[in-house]
Amino acid sequence: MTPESHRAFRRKLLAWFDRAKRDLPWRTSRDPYRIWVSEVMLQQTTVAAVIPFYERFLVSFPNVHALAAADEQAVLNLWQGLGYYRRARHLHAAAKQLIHEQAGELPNDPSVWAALPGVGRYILGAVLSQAFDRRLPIVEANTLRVLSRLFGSRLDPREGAGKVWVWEAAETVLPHKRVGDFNQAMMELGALVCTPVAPNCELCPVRRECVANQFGLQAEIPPPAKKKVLTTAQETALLIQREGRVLLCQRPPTAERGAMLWEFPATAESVGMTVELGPELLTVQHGVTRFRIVLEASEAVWLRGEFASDFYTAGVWLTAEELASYPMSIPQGKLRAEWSKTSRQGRLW
DNA sequence: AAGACGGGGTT
DNA sequence: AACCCAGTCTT
Repeated sequence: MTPESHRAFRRKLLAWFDRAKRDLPWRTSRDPYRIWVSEVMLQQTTVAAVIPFYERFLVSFPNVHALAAADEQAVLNLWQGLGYYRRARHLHAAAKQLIHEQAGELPNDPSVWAALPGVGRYILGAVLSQAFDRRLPIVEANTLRVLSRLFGSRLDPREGAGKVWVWEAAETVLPHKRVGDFNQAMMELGALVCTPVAPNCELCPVRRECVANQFGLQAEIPPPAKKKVLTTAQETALLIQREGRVLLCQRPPTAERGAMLWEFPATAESVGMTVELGPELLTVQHGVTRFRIVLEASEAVWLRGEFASDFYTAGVWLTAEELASYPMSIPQGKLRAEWSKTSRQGRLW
């Protein structure tokens, strides 16, 4: 593209944005806090899904001080149903960090934002360009598609050299004024016109500048994402009820994953488990899986499973109140005995 | 570079 | 079931 066509592109796109943009709750303010919260919620999450959560969240936590002062559990409760709960933990931790290190200010300073948990290059650019009109690029699901088609790039913008290219391209097209609006306009175009399948090129304000449109390559650019290799993980979960409590299984806890719990509202016997309860040892057999549960304390019991593969599981006893307050929504009556995220294949007990 | 995030919604 | 979504972090 020539410098002239770059200018035409920016002008036409911004004019279209002024005309066609949706009224969204986070477009009513330049408050960096409100923009930040929206960007975190919008990660891998559709606009329609976010809106009610966003409005509720800001009523409870209207500013970074309110968020930092809240219990993590209160934050997670408001996040329940939105998914990717790590985002909420990071957001909360980052708010506390800003109180500590920046006296609660959300500055026009990329290095401060880059140091916050849960803030990557996208959120940094999105917040600073919208709140302060700072000249920083963004790349996300919409813009990588718009840019690839605009320049007719055959690279896969999601990885390797294509990823480098698309960030470069995002920087190249950036105007010097109205940077925040421009970044929003790129995403809005991707969401409303330059869609993944069957884009509305006849309605596109920048079709004259678009290489893909010129050559009719909209359907082939960007190339489809690499198919994920299917791997089947063998997992076995377990629940045992005793004295009004429920034993929930979890995968091996890691620093990142923490303790995610499963509920299983049935007795072991009802699902074909053999249970032997001794004074210090509980043995459970189900299929090829055998748990040996060491009873270490009356309030908490850890278990170790013996598997064909080399991972284990562990569990804790929870009260009904603790269970109810846990922020993860779990389908009642469903538990995956064998489960694979990538293949989404599982067998339900 | 690859995978988790035990997400959620649409087609 | 496949595909998509205003990504980030860990390994």
